[in-house]
Amino acid sequence: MRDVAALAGVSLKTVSRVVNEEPTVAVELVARVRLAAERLNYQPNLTASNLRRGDGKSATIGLLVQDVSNPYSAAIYRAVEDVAGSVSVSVLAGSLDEDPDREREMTADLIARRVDGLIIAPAGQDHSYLQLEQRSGTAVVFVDRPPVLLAADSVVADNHDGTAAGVRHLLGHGHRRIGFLGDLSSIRSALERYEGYAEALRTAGVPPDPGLVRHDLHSEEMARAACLELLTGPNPPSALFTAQNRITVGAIHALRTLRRERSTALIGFDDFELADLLQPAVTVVAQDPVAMGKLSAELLLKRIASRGSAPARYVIPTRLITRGSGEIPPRRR
Amino acid sequence: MRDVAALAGVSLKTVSRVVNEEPTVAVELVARVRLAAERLNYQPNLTASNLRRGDGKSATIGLLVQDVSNPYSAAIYRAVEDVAGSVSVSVLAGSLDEDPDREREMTADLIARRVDGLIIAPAGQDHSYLQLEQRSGTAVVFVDRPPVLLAADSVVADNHDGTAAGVRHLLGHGHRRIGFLGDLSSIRSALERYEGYAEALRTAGVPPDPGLVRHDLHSEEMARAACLELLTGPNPPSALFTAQNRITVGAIHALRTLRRERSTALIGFDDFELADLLQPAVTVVAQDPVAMGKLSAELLLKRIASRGSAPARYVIPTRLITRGSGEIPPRRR
DNA sequence: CTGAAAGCGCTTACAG
DNA sequence: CTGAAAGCGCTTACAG
Repeated sequence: MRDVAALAGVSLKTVSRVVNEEPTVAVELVARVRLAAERLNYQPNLTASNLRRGDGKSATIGLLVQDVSNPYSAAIYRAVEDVAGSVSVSVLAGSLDEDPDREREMTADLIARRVDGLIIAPAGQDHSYLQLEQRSGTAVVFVDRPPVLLAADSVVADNHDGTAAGVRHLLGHGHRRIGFLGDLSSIRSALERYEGYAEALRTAGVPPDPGLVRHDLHSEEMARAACLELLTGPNPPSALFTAQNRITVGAIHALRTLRRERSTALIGFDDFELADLLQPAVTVVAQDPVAMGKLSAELLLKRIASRGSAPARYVIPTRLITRGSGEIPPRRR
Repeated sequence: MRDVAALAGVSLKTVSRVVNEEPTVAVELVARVRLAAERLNYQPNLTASNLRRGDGKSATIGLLVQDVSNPYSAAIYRAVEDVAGSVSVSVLAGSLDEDPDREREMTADLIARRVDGLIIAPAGQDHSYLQLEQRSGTAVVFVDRPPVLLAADSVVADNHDGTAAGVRHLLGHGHRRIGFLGDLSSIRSALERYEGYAEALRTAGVPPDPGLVRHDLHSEEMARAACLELLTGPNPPSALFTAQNRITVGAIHALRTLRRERSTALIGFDDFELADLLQPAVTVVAQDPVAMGKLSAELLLKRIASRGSAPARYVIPTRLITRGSGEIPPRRR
């Protein structure tokens, strides 16, 4: 900038004005500055400008998801990017892989880079460490999972009711022995889904059977193995509720191995690509990650613009999409 | 930092030393500074530090892909994140949606944010605008598609040979009428795939039939429609080569509609999730987006550390994964 | 409408 | 081992 000023024969401040398109510069000077900037291939340094600017805003937000390459995280990401991009805010993203330590490290790094706000799909169980950041003016919104030991906006799916609706659907088709395959029970949403399952059974007067429940399945392979074991045991379920994307895929593999995909009902939480092309097509309880990402970003931007209002919790409804696998009736005995 | 220095009763510079963990500070002072920093909830400002630092590095790189929510882009992204993260470099990413204007805008924004380097899966056809940036020290690596009118490192898949291998596989199973469904012919890799197809036919002495070729299919729906039209026309192909992910899925929909999925052979470029669970399972020419992302990031970091060497082009081999759909023989006539 | 001085939060280059 | 001064590239707050 200094060089541009020198070449154009004006002051630093005038160059600054031209770069920021302030209207109070004589057209002749604007032209001279533009030319000089062009000649020197001048590139404004946003980082220096943010440093001096009063509001201290960086026009950057941080996004921490479980894994940017997982379709669910990626859908949230894209929605966040679109909302942020519409007001020229950039997104610095990172993958947590369910690691609370990474959550803390990446948060610290983003804070050091002076992001204006943070959208977090948390891995950890204690977010009190963010309290100080909030106080010093960093906006924080939680997505997918609520904050623990911290007051902050959150956008979550209706895990409980969505699962209950799915299980009721199976009950409605005559199933009484419904298996549940769940994710890590340390994950809040996994727990809520289990509770939705348990409540649907209770409401229908079906006695719970712990033998039909498997928790802590955090990979497709683990889900496949658990499902295989469950189905080949004594008194197997006639229907399955799989509480997450990859668990559903693992269960399908197990069902195919046993050639039971057409005789065992299946409903999965989370929609996934090609669910409609499988045979039978897979009935799912679909979340709306795009809506969740969009709302999170909107909330964050609002809070960055003007903090103040009390944190709110938004629960995004799920949708049961019937495609076939969830409508398989139980076998007569 | 000033406040910390005041509270600890030391100079600014000493605080700086402690924050940067320089070893030449008396333990007693270190303790005092640490305590003061804690009390004031001091957060170092990386952005200010980078401004002053000699090398001017921001420890941030930019990544421009077609769409962060597309599995192919997302796989590249995750690989880049992992490589960058291992040396504490953050990633600022954006989606281009095949829009050359967005490519230029987002590039300008990333430059203004002073990223140390840029990994681009380009949408545009002219990258000469990056020449000045390169000269002023921004490292640039192209991934998925090579640069046009610019010399820069690139990491691309072996589109030509991969496609040729897929088509040869179909020829080897006795097919002579092989349809080709391709992406926008403005995309370099789409063209290379078409050329691979054409060459494989030529080498096998099969006369090309333009009636079997459809270009510019840029959505699943367009691919479905084109495939439907091709298969229901006179003298339809006995096998299809689909040159991209979504085209493959569109073609499968069309085949299902016509109930020809078990009688028409199909090979798709790009592997995709659940390809193995479809019936028939889908034979593909798989790219390795993780390897491509990893290599791009490594090249970029190397170039950031020390520019100099001439730009190189890396061609990542593809792999034919046979699963069933590509091994369907032609019908006897 | 234009500019000289001071300062954002930090580090460099010295001096002691 | 510690610190006072200057400066990174920019904007703020004044003055003219």
